[in-house]
Amino acid sequence: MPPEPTIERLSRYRRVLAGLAAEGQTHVFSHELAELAHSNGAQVRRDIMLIGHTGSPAKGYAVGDLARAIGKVLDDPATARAVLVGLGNLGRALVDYFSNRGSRFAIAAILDTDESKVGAPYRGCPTFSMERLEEVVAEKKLRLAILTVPAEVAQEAAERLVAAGVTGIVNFAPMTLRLPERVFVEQVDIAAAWEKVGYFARRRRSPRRQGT
Amino acid sequence: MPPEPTIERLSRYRRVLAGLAAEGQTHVFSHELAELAHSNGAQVRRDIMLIGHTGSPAKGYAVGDLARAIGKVLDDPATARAVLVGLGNLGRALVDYFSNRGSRFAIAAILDTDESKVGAPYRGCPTFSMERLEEVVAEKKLRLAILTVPAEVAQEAAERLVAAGVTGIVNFAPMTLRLPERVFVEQVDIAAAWEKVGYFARRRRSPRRQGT
DNA sequence: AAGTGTGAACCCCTTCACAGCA
DNA sequence: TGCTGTGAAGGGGTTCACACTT
Repeated sequence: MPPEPTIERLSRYRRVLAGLAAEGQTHVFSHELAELAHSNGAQVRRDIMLIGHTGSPAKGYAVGDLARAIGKVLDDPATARAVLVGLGNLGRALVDYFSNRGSRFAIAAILDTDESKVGAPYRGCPTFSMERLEEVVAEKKLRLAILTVPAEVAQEAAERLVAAGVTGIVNFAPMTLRLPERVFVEQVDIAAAWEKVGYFARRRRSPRRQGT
Repeated sequence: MPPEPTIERLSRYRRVLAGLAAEGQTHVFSHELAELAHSNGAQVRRDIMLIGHTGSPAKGYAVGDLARAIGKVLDDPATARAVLVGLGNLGRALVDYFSNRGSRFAIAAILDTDESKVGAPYRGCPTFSMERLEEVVAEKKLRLAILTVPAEVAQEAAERLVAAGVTGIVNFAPMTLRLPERVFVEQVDIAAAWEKVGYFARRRRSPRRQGT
């Protein structure tokens, strides 16, 4: 299984490839892709090797083929849909973000404690009371959750999600979740991102990978 | 200079420490802090050692002292203020996020191309036309920017920010920025986060650091 | 007895460098 | 000639393990 950094880069590569395809470009060399995705040639070749895809010395990598090969690794029907928990400002922004792009991503359900927010769909996504969390997650067979609730209630919400069958969480709450090892949590910590950028912007530190 | 992962963890530690302080706890042992911040004892001790702080075998680390020591490393007046570029849904959510908490973070200016959005302050933050980017950044001496514009215009906006004096960017646009090496860019890639969680949630992979 | 501080070992990701190939 | 595929080397962050301290 490819390491975590490789998975992140593959995601970036695919986005770049989509752009190239839109411009009608059919092939790329590793150093070109590297340039566009802020990586380097050796890394690109190694990543592509890890997913069992190959190119040719003459033409490089076929844009469409490579994108499909990445899709085979990253995409899966089970994780294309997620439940969004917490329809505050950030929650709404995320629903919009993923609705706007006829994309691979779908918010299959939205949960919120505020009864006045639920009932009518938001941006086409069905909304439900937080009380129905277990029921909704189970019936829709959801495995991924996006947490945009206040920090105080994040842990409880996460536990209920996991109990209901969720195995992956993207957590926007500024709170470290304590969950079983088998659950994969990606913490999107906006305040930490700010502090980190502030720190490294002060002292110019070179080795940078513009990562997530 | 501490490595990047350490800076991220210090940010998490401080948040945990704030919680402990609020509960009136005065000391923590490394393994306790590790538990709460999803790390491990050796890592915590190493991180704390790297910033030149020490504890005692008898009582562990003094909560307040450690928080202040972390603050000395992370905090700096120059990076406590940032300009937010792009007042869409996500931009608004971030302004709210940072305004709500009488926090260390301040949005000193908001820029947008939509003239109807600018002029009147939003959540107390002054708003300006995108045309005045250079002027605003220079006059307010801003060094950090938060980019929440569409991908198509992210590169241009970033270049103008850098030319105006910005040295650190938190980029929410799904787009790899190509900027001079001295500029520190933190990519917050929401789609990539989803794909990554989807991937690792499928196969239960163990070694996880719940990082950013 | 239990925890800190830290040299040293370890591990994993990255980068090098070059054989093989078009 | 120039690029891919990849073994091998390298580098940097993490973890071990233990002397030292209370």
